[in-house]
Amino acid sequence: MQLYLYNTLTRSNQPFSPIKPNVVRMYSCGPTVYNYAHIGNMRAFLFPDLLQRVLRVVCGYKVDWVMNITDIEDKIIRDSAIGSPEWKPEMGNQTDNPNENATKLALFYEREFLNDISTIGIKREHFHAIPRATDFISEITDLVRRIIEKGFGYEADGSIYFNLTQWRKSEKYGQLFTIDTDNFRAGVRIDADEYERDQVSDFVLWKAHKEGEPSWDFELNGKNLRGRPGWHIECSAMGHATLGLPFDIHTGGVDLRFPHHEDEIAQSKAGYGVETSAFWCHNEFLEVEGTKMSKSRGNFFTLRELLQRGLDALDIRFAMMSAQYNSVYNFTFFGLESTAKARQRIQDYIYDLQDTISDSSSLKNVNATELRVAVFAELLNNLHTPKALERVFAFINSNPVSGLEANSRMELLDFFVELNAIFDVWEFGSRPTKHIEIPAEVSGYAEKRWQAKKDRNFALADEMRVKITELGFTILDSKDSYIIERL
RNA sequence: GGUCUCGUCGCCUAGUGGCUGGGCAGAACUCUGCAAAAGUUCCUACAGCGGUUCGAAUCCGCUCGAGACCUCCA
Repeated sequence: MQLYLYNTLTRSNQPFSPIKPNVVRMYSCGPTVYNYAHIGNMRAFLFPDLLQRVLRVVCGYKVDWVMNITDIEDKIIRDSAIGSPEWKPEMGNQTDNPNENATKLALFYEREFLNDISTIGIKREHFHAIPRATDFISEITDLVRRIIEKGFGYEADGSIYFNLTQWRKSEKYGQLFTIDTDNFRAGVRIDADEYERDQVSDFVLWKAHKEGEPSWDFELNGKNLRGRPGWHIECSAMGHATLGLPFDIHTGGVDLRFPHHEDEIAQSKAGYGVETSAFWCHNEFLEVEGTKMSKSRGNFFTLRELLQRGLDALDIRFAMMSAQYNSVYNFTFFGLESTAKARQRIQDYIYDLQDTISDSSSLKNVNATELRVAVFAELLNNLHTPKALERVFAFINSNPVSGLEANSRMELLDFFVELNAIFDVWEFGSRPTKHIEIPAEVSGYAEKRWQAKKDRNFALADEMRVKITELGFTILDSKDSYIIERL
């Protein structure tokens, strides 16, 4: 089945097919591990997760998915420096080796990050590789050397810069983003980097070593330019090393279009002589309660904070699918509640498909294939999850389980299993029974009520219900038994 | 300052110029002592103001509002 994807490179929906037959090579810009991941990050990784699942489940491709870990970067250096208030005892002891300190801090947050994404259903086994930048220093320096050899890199003050002016003489710069160089906001960029460089728009490939900061050797023309990689270069090197260029799909947040991805394209082409990726796909940001998520507004949430508030990780996963990946998603607590209920409704439908013994005399035959085709068609249309879910709900609404013939129920169940290979938020098997601690007082009232009910003493039964409610529990009756639930 | 995007029922999310989605919330009913669950039914919105058109949520203009990128950022 043909997948259409919005390609930022061409600014259009394009039919997707992999360069190598049947294998999709996909690279996702991963996190900089200097802090706990927030829900915006979650969306940025749920998007490629959804994409790789659709590629595998619906299109039938094998997917080699790579997501890098940026473990060397300004904020990591800052927070791992001696005396930093951000250092946690769990990271271990700081030493006088800045490389080691940076690694310890990065490794700590990397573990937390991998835990977090696994909590929201992004599975380790779906990755081809999760490379760390610092494990690819030799590939990075090799690329920098190549760029210099080709005449697109120059040294200034021990740092290496990319010569954009030279590059633009023969190549396009600004494929993902319309860059209005004449109107770069004046004044701001000058302060952004303290190093000397020829042009304001030139970007750094290799940063010269500063005292107390992590650094690696870099032999160039008999000199050792000790330093560390620039931000953009690592993705170029790791994409090349783990997938080979050009690969099929490159993902990232919209903010990365420029300069990060634009620079990545330029570096890879300059150094390796080939394009980076056939498709560039970008997820939109999310807002919280209608405004930008930021710490100062107090609407900045990490995944662990939301879980501490008692939210279910799978509800968060499902909620993110209620908006298309490339539109702004408004994260609200009320919205999360409503999507949680929506998820539960499909879950109940699935349980009913398994459990219900249809007793209606006029049982209906439904075409599960038709539903499958309709739902998958929406997913193939640039991962249109809201539309796909709409199809599911419309079907559920017009086909209550109790009216379905047994064979149809089986077919539907098969479809939901398949659908769940993509959404991964539902359970199969029999309805779980929740075991909760019931205070003796409550179960006592409950027994008393049940007896009263059998005696048709409804006044007493109601009295007991009130007492139970006051203690924070409720009674759900069925034909010949009852269950107690927490309110 | 420059370049863009968006503003849809109480809330969230789709929307191809005409036939007016889906979820949540809400309402009524059926069914059960009560309660819940389940089922049936209802709930016509497109920021504002102009314009184009036989007809606009959808096209154009302006205003207001939210946001993005240009600067670390998913």
